Amino acid sequence: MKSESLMLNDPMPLTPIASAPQAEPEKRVRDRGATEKAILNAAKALLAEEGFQNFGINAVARKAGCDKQLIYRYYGGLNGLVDAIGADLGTWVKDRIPEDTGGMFLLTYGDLMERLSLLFLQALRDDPLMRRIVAWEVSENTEQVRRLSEARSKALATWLERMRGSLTPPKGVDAVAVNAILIAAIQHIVLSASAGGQCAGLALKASKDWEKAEQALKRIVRGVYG
Amino acid sequence: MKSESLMLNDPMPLTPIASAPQAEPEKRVRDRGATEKAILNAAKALLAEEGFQNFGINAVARKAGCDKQLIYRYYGGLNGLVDAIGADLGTWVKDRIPEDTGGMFLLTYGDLMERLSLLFLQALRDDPLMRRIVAWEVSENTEQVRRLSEARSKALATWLERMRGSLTPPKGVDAVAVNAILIAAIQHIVLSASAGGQCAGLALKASKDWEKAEQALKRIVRGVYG
DNA sequence: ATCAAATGTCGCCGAGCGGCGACATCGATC
DNA sequence: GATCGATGTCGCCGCTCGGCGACATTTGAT
Repeated sequence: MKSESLMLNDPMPLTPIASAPQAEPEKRVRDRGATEKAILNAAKALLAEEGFQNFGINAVARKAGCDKQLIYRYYGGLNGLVDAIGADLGTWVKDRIPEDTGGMFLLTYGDLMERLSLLFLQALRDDPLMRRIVAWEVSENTEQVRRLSEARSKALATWLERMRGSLTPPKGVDAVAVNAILIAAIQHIVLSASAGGQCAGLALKASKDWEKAEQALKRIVRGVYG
Repeated sequence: MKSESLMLNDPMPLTPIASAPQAEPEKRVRDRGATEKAILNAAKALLAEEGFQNFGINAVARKAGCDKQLIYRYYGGLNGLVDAIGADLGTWVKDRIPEDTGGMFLLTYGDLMERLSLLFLQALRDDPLMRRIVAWEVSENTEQVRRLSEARSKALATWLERMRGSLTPPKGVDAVAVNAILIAAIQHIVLSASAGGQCAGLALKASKDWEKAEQALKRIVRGVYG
């Protein structure tokens, strides 16, 4: 939730943060930085909650409690705002990297991929914004979604890279292709579950359903990577 | 009266080119049956070409070259029309079942699933309408999409059932869960390719890209089913 | 105190949407 | 020919959307 690295300005050095831990929600005095954050947060929350269908200038402004004109002024419209969301996705990597990763004794590439698969599954299940973005990616091909997609793809690649460490896939296996399919499977399973509570006849609601899915996923990973 | 308009256009709509809707020169005189068909075909074509985003009464009426009032009269609105599309999906099964299936010598469940996976992959790649519906399913959870989803799910299940024949999965493997994951992977791969030409860093444009993907998919299926 | 810039607000525009009532036209039947 | 139901057409309604011009208020430097 920390993203001072906006492309626009570094506003006024003194930030009258009011310092109250729980500031009164109503009166937001003229503070561009705060307004920008409010807009960005509103956009992310709106996208996460409602999906891309009803994602627009009016809705974001409503949710942020400000005039839509400010979105044009501060972000240059929806496109800029989407870019800001994309930039924010970089933090996803940091939040999802357990620091003790190195401590684990992942002996084989199979161990690694089994672990990563389950981690990614869980991460997606826990992250509605990311889910909505993935759904958006497979539903449209506009400039907006293309930028978001690129940011997400980069974040994912970085994450994989860092988690991989020095392990290398077994010879004779096209790891890029296989992993792409595994990632696709995980993404679609989670999306299907989120949308309809099932996927191809497999119920995905109760936690025992998910245990089944995880078991199957492990089997698949182990089958291909040993 | 079947499938002459099932697969129009290429599988990769880059930009919703506003090509002239080009009404067919055929002059429809007052013929309710023909009008109903025209509406249904327009709806399917529109959904296949433009996706669910711009799918609405006005757009369908425009494409069908008739007044939207007729959609209300004949189908009871968009919901009824969507139901009609769903009912039409039943034909999907018939079109996708090679009659010589029984003649094939599929020795093992692994043989079967490898074959089915590739067949399903190809079928989805060739069927823009089905792709759009899958994308819709993971993006919304409205009554409309729920009905469509059910029809598609049933069609898919029927297809799998018929193709399976008498083969049974190996013991100790949760075939339902594993197959759900395989189907999820295929669907997501195809959707990603259609939308962005790649998936998780794996390019999916040229046919050699797809050969890679198919190879990896086969490996995965063989890994889990032997 | 003054004033210009930064910040926030209001309301309009043209367009498209779903929905529907009212009307026009045709064709079969009497 | 007159009638009446089936079929097709027209235009309106209320709403939301994205976009933006014009205005109001506050702040900070002079």
